[in-house]
Amino acid sequence: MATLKQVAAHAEVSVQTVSNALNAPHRLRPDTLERVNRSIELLNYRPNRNARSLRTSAVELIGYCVPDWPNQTHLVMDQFLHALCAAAERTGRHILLFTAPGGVDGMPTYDDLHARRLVDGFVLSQTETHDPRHGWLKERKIPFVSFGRVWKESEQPGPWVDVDGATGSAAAVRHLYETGRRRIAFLGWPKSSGLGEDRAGGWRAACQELGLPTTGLAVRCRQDTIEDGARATARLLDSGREVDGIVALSDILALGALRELNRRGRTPGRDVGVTGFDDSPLAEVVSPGLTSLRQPMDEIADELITILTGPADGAPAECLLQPELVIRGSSAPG
Amino acid sequence: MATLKQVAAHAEVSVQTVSNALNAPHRLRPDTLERVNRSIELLNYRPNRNARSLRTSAVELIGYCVPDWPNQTHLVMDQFLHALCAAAERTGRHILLFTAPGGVDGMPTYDDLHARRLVDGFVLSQTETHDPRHGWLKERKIPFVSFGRVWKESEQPGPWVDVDGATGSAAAVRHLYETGRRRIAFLGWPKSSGLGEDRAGGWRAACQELGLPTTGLAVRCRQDTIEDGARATARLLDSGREVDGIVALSDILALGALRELNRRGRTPGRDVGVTGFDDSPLAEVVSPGLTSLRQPMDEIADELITILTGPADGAPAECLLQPELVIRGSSAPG
DNA sequence: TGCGGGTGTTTTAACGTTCAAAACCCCGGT
DNA sequence: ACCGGGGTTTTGAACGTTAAAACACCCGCA
Repeated sequence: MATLKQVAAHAEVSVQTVSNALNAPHRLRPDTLERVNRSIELLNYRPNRNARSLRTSAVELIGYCVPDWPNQTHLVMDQFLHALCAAAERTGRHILLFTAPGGVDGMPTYDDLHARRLVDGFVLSQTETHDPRHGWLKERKIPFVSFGRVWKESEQPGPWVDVDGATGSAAAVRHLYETGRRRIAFLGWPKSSGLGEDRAGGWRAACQELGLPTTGLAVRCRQDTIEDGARATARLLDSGREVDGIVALSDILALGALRELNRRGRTPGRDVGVTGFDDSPLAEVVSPGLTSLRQPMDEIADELITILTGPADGAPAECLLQPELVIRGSSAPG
Repeated sequence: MATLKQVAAHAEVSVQTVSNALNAPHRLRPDTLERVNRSIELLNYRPNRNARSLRTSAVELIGYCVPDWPNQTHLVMDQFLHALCAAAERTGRHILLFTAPGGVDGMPTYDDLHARRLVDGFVLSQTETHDPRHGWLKERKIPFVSFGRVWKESEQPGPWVDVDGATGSAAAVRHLYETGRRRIAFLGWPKSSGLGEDRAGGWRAACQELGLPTTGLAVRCRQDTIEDGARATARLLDSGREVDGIVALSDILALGALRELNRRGRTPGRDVGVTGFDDSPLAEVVSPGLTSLRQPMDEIADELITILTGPADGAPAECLLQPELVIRGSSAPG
C-alpha cells in the first residue's frame, strides 16, 4: 500500500507537496501538480484515513443507533438509511452503526463512541415524547441532529429536521374532500404520542376548515397493527356515522382499514377513500394501491447532514419539511 | 480530552505502562495497575481509536453496502442490521454503512474504502445469481464474507453463511401435512433465482417423500408483490386441483394468497393452510397471523462476524443455518 | 546592486498510540 | 562481592498524515 512518502520519492518532491496536491492543488505549479498526480495515479495511492484523522482530529464518521424495534414496525427504515448514507457520502462522510439501550441508559455508549473518536457526531431518530437523549448530548456538547422533534418540550434541545404531519394529514383530508368524501374519519394512536397528535391536529383543522364533522370520527388504536386498524375501522363503520373517508396515521393502520372494508364487501376507493402515512413499500404492493404521505427521505437526509456538519453557530437549526401525497387506488374518486 | 501522556503523568509512570495497563494488564505489578487504573478513571481517559488504528493498521470497522431496493422489498433488513451490529460490537467492532452501484460497477467503491483504511473488510448480502462481487474481492485479497451463496457457481468464491431454504420449505410442507393437508402448492419466483430454486426444491422433495402430488402445483410469480401472489393463488384455485395448502416463497406472496383466499370466502387456516418465508414484521401483524420461516438473524450475524474476523486460513468457511418454523393462525389445523 | 514581496516548495514538529528492545530492580546462588 | 535471571518499567522509534514556519527563488523597483 503506497504512502505519501513513496509517492513523494517517485515524483521527486517532498511529502508535503504531495499532501498539498491532494488538499490544496492551487498551491502547486501546474507542472508539479501534473507530475505528482501522475505518480499518485501510477502508484495507486490512497490516503490513509486514520493518519489523517489523527492529525486533524476529525473522523468524518456519523453515528446512528439502530433501534431495537420493540413495538413499532419501522417499514421505512431502509429508505431512511439509504438516503442518510448517500447524503453523508456527498460530503465525504460515512455512517457508523451501533446499538444502545433506549433512553438515558444508552447515553454512555454515545459518549464513549464520541470520546474514543469513532464518530464526530450523531443522527438521532425514533425520537420519543420527552426524549432525554437530546438534552444529554447538548449538555455535553456532543454534536447531534435529530430526525423528529422532541414533543412536549417548551424549547427543542438542539437542532432537528422533521416532517410536517399536521399539514400532511390536512392534505389527505383535502384530497379525500376533492374526491367527494364528506365524512372523513381519523385512525390514530394514543394521545401520548406527540407525532400522533400532530397528525391528528391536521386532520381536525382541515375538517373544520372545510366544514366537515369531526365529532366521534377520531379513533385511537393501542398498537400499530393491521388488527387494531381493522378493529377501529369496524367500530367506525358500526357507529352509524356514514364514514366515507379514512385518514390513517400509518400505513399499517390503513391496511387494517382496507381489510375491514373488504371483509364487509365495501370496495376501498369506490366506497370509502383511505389514506395512510409514510408510503412504506407495502403501500405500493397492496391492491388497490394505498394512497399515502411520502416522507421526503432524500431531503430529510440532506438537511440532517447539512445541519450536523455545518457551522455550529448559536441558534440551533430547525427544519420542517412537507410530506408528499402519493395518490393510488385506495382513494380513487367514488 | 485526556491522552495516555496525561494519564501517565498523573500516575507517575511512563506512557507505555499506561498502554500496557489497558492492553496487557498482567505485565504490571498489581499496585502499579491499581494506581494507573485510578488515574484512568479519574481523568476519564478513553483511548483514541484513530491513533491506535494508525499504529496497528486495523480499524475494527466492517463495511456493509446498504442496497438500493430496486425490485425487492426487503422487510427484514432492519432485523439483519441490528443483529449484525450487535454481533460486531461483541467483538469490539462496528458497522460502517455505504452505498455503491450494483454489480461490478460498485467494486471500486469497495476497493477504495479498503485502501483508504476505512474498513477492514466487508459483509455482503443480497447475493445474486453469478454475483461478481465475490470473485472480485477474492482476487484482490480484500476480506469479506457473504450472507447468501453465489448460486450456479461450481465453487463458491469465498466464505459464506446462508439459510437452508430447501430444508425450510420442506419443514413447511411437513407441517401442513401434519395439519391434514394433502394437496400442497408452491408459490415461487422465476427459475433464474437460485434462492427461489433452493426453496422450491425443498417443497418438491418433501412432497415426494410424503407421497403428495406436485404436478401443476408450482406457480411462479414475476414479481414479489401481494398482487402477483394473489393472482397466482387465483390460478391455482381455478385449476381444479383442490389445493388445501400453500407454501409461499416469501411473506409478501403469502399475503397475496391470504387476500385471494379471503376474497373467495375461504378462511386461511381453516380451509387452506398457508406459510410464508422470512417471518417479516408483517407476518405477526396480519390476521390470521402468518406461519412463516424465521431466519435466525442473531446466529447468522454471529457466524458472519466470526468468519470475517477469524483467522483467514486456507479453506473458506461455509455455514448453513436452519430456519425456524413460526406457527401462526394461517396454518391452523383445518 | 540591493531590497521587499510574491509564489512555490521543503523542513520541522506534532497528532496518540504501540512495538521492540533496552534498562532497571530485586533476589538467590555461587 | 559478583553474576544470572525473571519480572517490571522505560526508552526510542515508528505508523501516515497535516499545520505552520522556514526557505529558495524570481520579479519589479528604487
